[in-house]
Amino acid sequence: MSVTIKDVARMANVSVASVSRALNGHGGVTAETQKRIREVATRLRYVPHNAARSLITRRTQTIGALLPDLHGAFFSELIRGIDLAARSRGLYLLVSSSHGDATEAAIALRAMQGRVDGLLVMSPHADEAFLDENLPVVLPTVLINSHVRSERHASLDVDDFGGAHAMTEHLLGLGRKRIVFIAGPEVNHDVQERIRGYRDALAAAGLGERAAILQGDFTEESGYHAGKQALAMVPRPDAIFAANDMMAIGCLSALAEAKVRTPDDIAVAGFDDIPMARYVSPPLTTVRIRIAELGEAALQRLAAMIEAPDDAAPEPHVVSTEIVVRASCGGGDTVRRRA
Amino acid sequence: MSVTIKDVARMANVSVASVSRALNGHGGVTAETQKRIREVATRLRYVPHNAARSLITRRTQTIGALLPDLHGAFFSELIRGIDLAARSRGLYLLVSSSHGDATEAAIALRAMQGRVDGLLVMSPHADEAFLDENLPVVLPTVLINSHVRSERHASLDVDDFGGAHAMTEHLLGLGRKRIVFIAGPEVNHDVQERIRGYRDALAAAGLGERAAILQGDFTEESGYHAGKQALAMVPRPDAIFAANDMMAIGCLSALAEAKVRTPDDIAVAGFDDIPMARYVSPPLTTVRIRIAELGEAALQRLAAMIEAPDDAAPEPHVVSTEIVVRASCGGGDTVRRRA
DNA sequence: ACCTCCTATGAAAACGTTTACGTTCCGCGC
DNA sequence: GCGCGGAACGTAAACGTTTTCATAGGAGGT
Repeated sequence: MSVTIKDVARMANVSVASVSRALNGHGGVTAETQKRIREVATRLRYVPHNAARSLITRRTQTIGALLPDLHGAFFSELIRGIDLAARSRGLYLLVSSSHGDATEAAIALRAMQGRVDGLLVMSPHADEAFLDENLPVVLPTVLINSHVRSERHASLDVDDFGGAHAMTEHLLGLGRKRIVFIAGPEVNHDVQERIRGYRDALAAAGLGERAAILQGDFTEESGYHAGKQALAMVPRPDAIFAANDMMAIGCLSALAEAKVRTPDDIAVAGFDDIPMARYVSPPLTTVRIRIAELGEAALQRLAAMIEAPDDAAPEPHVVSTEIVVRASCGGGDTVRRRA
Repeated sequence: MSVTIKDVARMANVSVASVSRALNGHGGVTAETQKRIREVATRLRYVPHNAARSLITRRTQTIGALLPDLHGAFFSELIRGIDLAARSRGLYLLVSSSHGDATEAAIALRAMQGRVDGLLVMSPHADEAFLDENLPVVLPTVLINSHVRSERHASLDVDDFGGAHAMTEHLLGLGRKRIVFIAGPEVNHDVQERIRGYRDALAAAGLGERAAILQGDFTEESGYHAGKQALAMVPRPDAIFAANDMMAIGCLSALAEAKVRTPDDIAVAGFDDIPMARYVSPPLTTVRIRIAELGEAALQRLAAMIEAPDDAAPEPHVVSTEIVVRASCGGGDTVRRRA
């Protein structure tokens, strides 16, 4: 059995109340006894029991992160950003991921109850109804990339539309006229926004009727297949814009296999700027999302909500993207920042 | 204020004890009242308060992971493996990372107290003295890659020696005679083991005096510089074996820049098999660590310790590695499994 | 009809804290 | 000398559970 506050109190000849006060620096205790208590505490290696503490304090110094998955560079970066910001505030991170369906996600949500001071939620199941059903009213929550607009929760979204729009414009600016888009899973809201950005930019250039969308599912393989399909199109496109980097990379393989030159014959662009994007050949032009920043911003917002729960929720924050120009579309290595 | 077990008890006209029994399925409660209690509970959206529960139960259903950092593919995969195994056991994951020094790590360790049922520790500061000082005696703990042999903790290590040994043998088998090794940070125990494997294999081939080690620090940049140094050596090496993939990749750039052909002039091999390794050109021959498996195994071991705390600690588990042959050393794409 | 035993239930203790409220003691002003 | 206020400290309640123990009541055997 581990040593409790009572043991410390006994050894220091004081009451538990004084121990608590001394150790938490709440005052009302002589400098001398405080010193004595401190010494006894360290000698006994006393560590307060957090469950007991948070039972009465109603604070856990922990925030929960509900994620759909931990696969790939995206989540790795996201967690890193969250963890960084959490750590600087002395908060701990309870992660829960890979819930296939809404029921599992609901269970995970319940399990967080009483264990966290706030919640970061990024889940495909996290629509408004789900949250209403499963979230205690009082728990501060920040929605990441859910594209749910709710009075009750703060939210943080990536500027998918702006990023795709800018990339399409970039390709048009390079003189590409026949730009094919490789989409991701249909249910994915990010994908919808990226498609919208792509369409919108084409329309703005008076090329709205040229929009052509191939289906993909975010895997390298689907990108490869979409690449093959693009090659079979007549007239053949002069640029391919994939909804994420992995598909763009698959696409590059398809082109290389067909001896089509990139970017001379067909330019290729991706979305995400995963670490690998720099290293494929040719290096991939892509839309960078500052993922770690996204995580940091989300945690910062959450921390603010926890500090001052009654503040009006500020308007949804949108995380900007930027275009990273590499060889796969022609042009040198540069980064253009978007507001 | 959220709804407690008392509210449920009142609404169902039973005592809190019965509610507890009914909801936890402990029996001793009529099927009929159990049903009534269940209904009231869901109607009120009752969720047990975990802090209170674990205060009395002394179980938190949570395991803590103490990691040095969250950067890069390695930790991403490790967490994924841990999370996967944890989830299948209904355990949650409290992560704590990026502690620069031992003091920070100690603070993190204390903060876990009373919040976790067991600990997964992978930290450069986690030597025996540190653990003795900061770890409560009773907390089940699994050390990952710490290369600390202790009676008190289980440990799990990657077979760095075997991997490096096998890769060196592989290169020798391809007829390479002058193999240079690029090392990582000196303090890193994995690096020491990899060096040992390299030296040992050379010695076994009667080429012990040919061992040549260049300094690196695991970054791509350091690999690039080491590559330059290798090119300047006379006689020029015919193979470079880097202690991790990122350095190998940096090395590839240096060779490409110098118009040296890979693998014809100089073969290059890495360690880790990060996802990127497949995509660089030429694709990198490397030693694969099944990182996710490492995480899973660690969690499994920990779970076993939590279930049966008094079992004798089984002997340290070593996670095997395998050689992944890609173009950077010549030869086709194959994977050779090592025991 | 009575004793026994078992089952459903409730009362209350316990877990380890924090904190509101008392109590004691001392110094000080009248 | 006496009351008063404040500082230091102790007592005990409270947080929301689980679990032990007691109790009541009913079934079943004699």
